[in-house]
Amino acid sequence: MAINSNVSLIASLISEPSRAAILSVLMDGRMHTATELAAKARIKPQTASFHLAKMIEAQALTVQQQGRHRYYGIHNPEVAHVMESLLSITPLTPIKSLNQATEDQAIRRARTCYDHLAGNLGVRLTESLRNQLIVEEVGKEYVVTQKGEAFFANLNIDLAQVRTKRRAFCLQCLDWSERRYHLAGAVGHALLERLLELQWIERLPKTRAIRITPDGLIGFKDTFSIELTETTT
Amino acid sequence: MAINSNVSLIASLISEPSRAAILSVLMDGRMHTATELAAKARIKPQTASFHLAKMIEAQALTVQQQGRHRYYGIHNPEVAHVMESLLSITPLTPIKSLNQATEDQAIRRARTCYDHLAGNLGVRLTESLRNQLIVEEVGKEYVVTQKGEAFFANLNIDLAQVRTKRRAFCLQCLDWSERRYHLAGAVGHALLERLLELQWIERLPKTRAIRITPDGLIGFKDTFSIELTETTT
DNA sequence: GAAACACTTCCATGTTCATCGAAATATGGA
DNA sequence: TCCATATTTCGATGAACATGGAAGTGTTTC
Repeated sequence: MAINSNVSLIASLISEPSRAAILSVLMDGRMHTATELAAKARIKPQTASFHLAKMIEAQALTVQQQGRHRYYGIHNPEVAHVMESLLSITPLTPIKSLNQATEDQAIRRARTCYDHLAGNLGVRLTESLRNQLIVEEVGKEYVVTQKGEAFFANLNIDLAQVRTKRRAFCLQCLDWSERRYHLAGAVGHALLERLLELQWIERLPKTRAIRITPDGLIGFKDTFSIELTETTT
Repeated sequence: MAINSNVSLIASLISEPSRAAILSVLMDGRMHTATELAAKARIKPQTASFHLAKMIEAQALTVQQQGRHRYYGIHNPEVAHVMESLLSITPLTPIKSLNQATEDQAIRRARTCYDHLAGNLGVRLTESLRNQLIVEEVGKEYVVTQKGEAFFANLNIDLAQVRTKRRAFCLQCLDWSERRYHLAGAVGHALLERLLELQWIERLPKTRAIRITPDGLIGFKDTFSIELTETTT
């Protein structure tokens, strides 16, 4: 069956640890240069170039050239979705170094899962939304309640506009680090963007971990009834 | 990052054409013997044994022994979901033989997508449900309308019971052969089971293609307003 | 225009892995 | 008990692929 050989071709893109590392970095939803990706994947630039070309050819990534720099990004949400699917069934392994433990901890605490919030923060936000009856769980989806419509309006998130997007509206996404669900889909994306606007969270330069700001600590406590502690970094 | 090496490990299970072929066969939702899977994947039994052992160890498959036969099946819906994700972004390739063309055609016409109906039949059923306002499209999900509640009740599908299942309720699944959406999730599963009960469709012995029965032709016309033609097989 | 930087291409090397023939083991039927 | 079938194990083989050193190309800075 011709279909199988193509499925294996796509899967083979991710099966190589170096390419998986590159894709993982790009799951922060941003564009990165070839040199950055080489460093993050701990391979030489020529090896990175080889892998990047392969993923460009397979249309898993896109590239934009600006002067001497080539910026690489994930081609479309479908590719990110495949990565998320794989991450959701991937077993965890023990940590091997202190530095790695620190980064892993930051990643577990709060991170982007391509275009929505994940990690302990993502999971606790989702639980708060459920506990306050802002969303209700139906199977593996969430339905926004009447109270939720008001809640998001107060947060300045226009749900009517969110509903027009051609994507899952309000899903559960299995958080591989917490082994519980966080909120994904169009609502998850809108929430992430709004929290960045409010500057309750901020992106960090070299990682897809997310930092919670002092304003965020207050905002999450007041709005979501979540007590968080700031990291000592 | 330790996570990446595990993502690549999982992806490597599917990256091998033989294992992809085995998984594809098992996407019919049934259990198959090692000898059957070897034949379908066009490899020797010892090669199949090697691959099956690998996928058992990785908990992608399960095995049940009955006498001299070993029956293999997909371990859980999460694994099937990963396969579906990969299939949804896999480009199609040209057909290489007439026999393959015939089977491909049957697969395109109607098949199981692990636990729901896919192919041209799946897509047309979904379109009919939308056109008759039985379901409404919200992003990449479907919401069952008031009229839909009655429709499914008439078809003897208990939606209240379906809603209790711990899975996506009513999703779009991108049909790789039609390049349009068919209905998946718990409702998709319930619909497949009901159509089998009604004997409007039936499973075929050696393929995940689905056959439409003469009763089915009448039922789909009366209930879904779909004109289908029976294949000459 | 030269130097530095970002990135790619070429080539050799080493590693990994899928494959099957042959043989062995386990189970069922006559 | 013997034979057939299903499946697994062992070992050898060949192919595929990731890697980095060296060199080359394109762009930016001085």
